[in-house]
Amino acid sequence: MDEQFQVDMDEFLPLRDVVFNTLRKAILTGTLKPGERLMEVHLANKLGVSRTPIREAIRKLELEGLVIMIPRRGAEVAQITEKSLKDVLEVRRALDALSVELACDRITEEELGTLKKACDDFETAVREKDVSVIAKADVALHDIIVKATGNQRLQQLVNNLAEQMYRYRFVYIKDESQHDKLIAEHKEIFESIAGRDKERASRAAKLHIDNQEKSIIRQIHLEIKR
Amino acid sequence: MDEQFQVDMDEFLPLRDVVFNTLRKAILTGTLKPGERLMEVHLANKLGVSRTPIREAIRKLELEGLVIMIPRRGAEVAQITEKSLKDVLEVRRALDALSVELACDRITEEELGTLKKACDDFETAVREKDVSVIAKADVALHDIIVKATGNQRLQQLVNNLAEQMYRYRFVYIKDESQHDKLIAEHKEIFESIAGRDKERASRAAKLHIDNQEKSIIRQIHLEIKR
DNA sequence: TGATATAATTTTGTATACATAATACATAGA
DNA sequence: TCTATGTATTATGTATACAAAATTATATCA
Repeated sequence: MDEQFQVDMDEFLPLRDVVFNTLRKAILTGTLKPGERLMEVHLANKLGVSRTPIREAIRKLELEGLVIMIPRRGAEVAQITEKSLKDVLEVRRALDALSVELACDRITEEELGTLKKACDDFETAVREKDVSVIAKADVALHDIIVKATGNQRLQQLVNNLAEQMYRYRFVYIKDESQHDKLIAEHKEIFESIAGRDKERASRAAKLHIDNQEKSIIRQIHLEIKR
Repeated sequence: MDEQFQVDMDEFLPLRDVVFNTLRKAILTGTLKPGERLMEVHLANKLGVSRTPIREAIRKLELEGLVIMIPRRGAEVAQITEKSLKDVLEVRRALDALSVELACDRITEEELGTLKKACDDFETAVREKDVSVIAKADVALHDIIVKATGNQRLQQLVNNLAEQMYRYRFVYIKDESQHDKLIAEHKEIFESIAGRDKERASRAAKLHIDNQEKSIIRQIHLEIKR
């Protein structure tokens, strides 16, 4: 293959996928707020496309649970309740534990190196206190672990669950009092995987989620009071 | 509300959902075979609707992973490889374990009664050797457990993963030599939940999946040889 | 004034139309 | 015979059209 003629496939991304990604991001980041209606013509005008791609994107959002359909009324952004968040975290806790356990068995030495580097990068990012860099480093680190499981389905599910909480990803990252704890947790996870100690890795991963859950739930309670 | 005007909501089910359910079932049962193309006009004619609902249904199937999209070529039924099945089962094993553990904590006495009955029904079904009745009893039993977790997201994910293997659900049910084992496994799961023994329940649930996996993998190898 | 019926508007659900990319086929040339 | 080019066909991607339901506004009557 001639490198010269390699073209970015994303240029051919159908409109429905562009719309899907756009709406998805808007919902996950909170630009589109829970309860807000997704009206087709309105969105179509706003995004400069026809209703067709909008509708197809909504179908995917529907299946993903990010919007709920009301018959003959259309789609609206799904509410995030404390319960639904806890449900997500409960599942994620189990799947993150599974991920690190599988990673203990299957991670290659090379991947371990990458993981170590990601761990260090995270620490550096935290020390420099740039929230968005920290967030990225955090995602990268966890990505390496699920990829190391070699289980694509698991990868897809974990990523999806993580994204469900995208709105709250800054909550525990912003809290500087927790920074040392975060670094320590990541180190513990890395070391247990490096030592191929499933039991310890599982414990560490669960603890990591538990602590995130605490931050997020605390934040939600604050939001409710406000 | 006047009972007289209660109408089965399914009568108002949009065509896209009818099509979605139809295609979904066709894929999961194997009527639509892996690799088969889903051509819009063809399906539209066959189902007596326009392309629009077909396309919207395909979008959902796409997100569910039952079909894969090839740019400017359309959808085709996703291939099921041994690897992808193992991946699904690996995740399901963890989530089934989570389910029974949560059920240990949260199941009500009433639900326990229902679960006991489902267990007995399953045994009766097995003794009568009607495969489709057995399959239904099996689904019912597992449904009760995930419902008892009170975690809707978990419920949705487990159901989805279970359906991914719908094509193979008869494999381990048909094998009469395994019938006693199946009954025993269900009993073990029930008793450990009734005794609220998480550790034991988790072990039983995992074993249950492991045995199913063995049957299915064996079957796949037979299919390959044929 | 207030309640109710009716008309107008908006919005979804579905069908169709049109443009373009992909594919298949056929034909011409080496 | 094989390749290449051009054309016809098919299928997707997107836009638009139309019908029915839901909502809102308006008007009528007690």
